[in-house]
Amino acid sequence: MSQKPKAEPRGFQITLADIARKLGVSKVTVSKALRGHPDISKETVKKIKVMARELGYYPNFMARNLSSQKSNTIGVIVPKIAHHFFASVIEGIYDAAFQHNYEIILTVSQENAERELQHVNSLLSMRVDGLILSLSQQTKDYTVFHTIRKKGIPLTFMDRVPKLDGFNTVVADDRAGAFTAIEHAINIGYRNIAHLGGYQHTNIGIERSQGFLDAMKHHDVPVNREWIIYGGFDETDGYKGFMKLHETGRMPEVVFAVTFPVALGVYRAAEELGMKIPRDVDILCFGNSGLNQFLAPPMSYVDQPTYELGRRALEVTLENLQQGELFVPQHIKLPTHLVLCKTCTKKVAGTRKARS
Amino acid sequence: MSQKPKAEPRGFQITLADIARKLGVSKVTVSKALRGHPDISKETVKKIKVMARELGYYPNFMARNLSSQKSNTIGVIVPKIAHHFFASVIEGIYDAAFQHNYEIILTVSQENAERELQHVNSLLSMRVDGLILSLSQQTKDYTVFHTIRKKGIPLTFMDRVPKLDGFNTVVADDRAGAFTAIEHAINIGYRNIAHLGGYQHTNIGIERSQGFLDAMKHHDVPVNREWIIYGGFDETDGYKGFMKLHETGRMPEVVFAVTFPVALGVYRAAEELGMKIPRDVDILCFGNSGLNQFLAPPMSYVDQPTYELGRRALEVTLENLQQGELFVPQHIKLPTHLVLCKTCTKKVAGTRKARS
DNA sequence: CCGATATTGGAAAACGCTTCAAATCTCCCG
DNA sequence: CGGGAGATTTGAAGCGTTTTCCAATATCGG
Repeated sequence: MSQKPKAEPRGFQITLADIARKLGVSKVTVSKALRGHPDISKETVKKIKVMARELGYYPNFMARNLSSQKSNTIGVIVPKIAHHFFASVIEGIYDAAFQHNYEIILTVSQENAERELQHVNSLLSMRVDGLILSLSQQTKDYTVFHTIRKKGIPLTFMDRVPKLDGFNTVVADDRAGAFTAIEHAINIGYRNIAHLGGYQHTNIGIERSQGFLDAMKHHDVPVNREWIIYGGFDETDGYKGFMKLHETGRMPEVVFAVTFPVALGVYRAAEELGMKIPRDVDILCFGNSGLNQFLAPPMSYVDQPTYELGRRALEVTLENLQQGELFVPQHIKLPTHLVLCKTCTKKVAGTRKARS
Repeated sequence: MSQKPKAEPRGFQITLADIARKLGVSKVTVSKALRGHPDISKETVKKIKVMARELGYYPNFMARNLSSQKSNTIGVIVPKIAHHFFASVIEGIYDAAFQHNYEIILTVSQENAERELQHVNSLLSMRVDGLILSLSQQTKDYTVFHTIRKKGIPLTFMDRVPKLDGFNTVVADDRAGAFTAIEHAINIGYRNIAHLGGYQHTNIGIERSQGFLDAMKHHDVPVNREWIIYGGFDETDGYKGFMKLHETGRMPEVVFAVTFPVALGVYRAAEELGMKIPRDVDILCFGNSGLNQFLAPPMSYVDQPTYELGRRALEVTLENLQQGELFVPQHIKLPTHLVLCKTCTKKVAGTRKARS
């Protein structure tokens, strides 16, 4: 065949029709062939696939999803990504999505409720099949979530979950994790235990603090009100919290921090105050970061099943999607475990008794 | 048994037509009103907007983009996100996109060439208007990029760029940054300088090493071949590199690491070997991380304009998009600057002279 | 060889929106 | 009061797929 100087004026994107024309078949045939529909003979399929590759054909996602009324896409909104926890969760989500042949659209709210809402809107516009959401710290307005439920779009909250019915949740067992950590501290002999807790309007703040209290009560260790300081989840919160602790004039033997960054703040404050960890004050925290091993000293922490959280979040979302109306919202709680490094391994701060 | 055949109010998604019907106007009117097209009277616009909100209308992104032949979306592919550098870059991209009223679809290749290609395909299928890409370490096959160029889709490489013509690039001035760092080390008196370099098949590896060599040559400092070790960009590479350095039996006074993680590896190795930084060996690196301040000691480093890299990448992509055919590929190189912390501030390791 | 049953392939109608050209309405001028 | 010039609004034609549903053609048992 000669290369007919075909009329090739317009655009650049190859369509089904282009392939069809070139092969003298219909669009439908091409569409079916490319999707492995059994209607088409092996032979034809092969011809079509070869031609598609040759022309550099990419199916138009928009057209496909518009006509099939589904996007094969899950939308994900997280508050931040420059953080070991979320980075790892996202990896879990991606891997699971890949396995199930789903696309992920990832967005970041930057802990900003407004941006979060905006992303929800975008994702709804894109007609994602489902949504995985980890709330920003700011989020107060839940009305859009009700809209989503009404539309019947599966929504799974992950880690940061609201007190709402009718949605899936996937979280770590914060309360039990905190309990185990504190119990360990008590077992090695500590009695003067402080807690830098997180915001008490979020589930993770509440649950972890509750775990702390549970353990104290269960082992009959008195709780010093001055040693419980609620704040946020960031480094500055840890810094300020520890400074406040210091100002009371009565230092605890060990501090339990609600997050890794908060613990980092403690490290910084302690450094400034000339206190050595764990000699002058010991520490323990919830969560981890890749850089923990470079701290002096590396911290003992409650490890969260981050990757698994991601996986499960995706999977439950997909189940919800498949079962549709019949689906009953699931609440998944994954276990944590305590990892001992160079802090809180034995009682060291006890020599300098807290004057009570 | 009364399994009513259906007659259910099907698919819950509100469409333009729904709004139009309810208000007794045409679809077109609604479409224009919602998009702020000047054709429609203030009064009508208001009525329509109210009704749209009331019904919980979300424009169908697919339909919109299919018919308008553009997506108002930029696709982004990065090798990883659990890293200060990329997290910050992404923030820059997001902010700029928001300003220009563009959507971002973010994907992560996980340093895996196969996944990267797969993401490119997805994004092309989604008909993104443009693409911002930071190559995975593995990527060897550039053919798909030529396809993209042929299709006329703006493609901007960021930080990790290939040696190809016809694409935009946005990078930090790696060579000059490395030069400045080494020059500083020389100025404070160091002569025995080692370099843990990155892969020499990537631009950042090459450029940073070149900057090192430039500075050494410019100041007539002899380069010890044994003290240049090429490897990857990760912590283990730094660890192995430093160990290898140690095995030579002749330690340098200072090490210049190609990335922050590599430097971390050095910290770990030094710790294991019982060497104190900066007393026994000093260090300097390219790049940073939020946790640098918690290292003992915090490291002096070459700071990259991460946020700005993101912004510029997005902006040049958009320019390319607007100018179309007329556009000439741009190569943007942003300056870095040296940030001094607690390493490499004055010559300390010199007491223990390297026997040369 | 007949009708029945597979096999293959195709025509036409969505999908929800934008674009384009054309229709209708208002108002003002001569 | 006819004729326009805006200002508003609309009908029709796609955008590139998928989805029925139907039409050929091939295969086959009797």
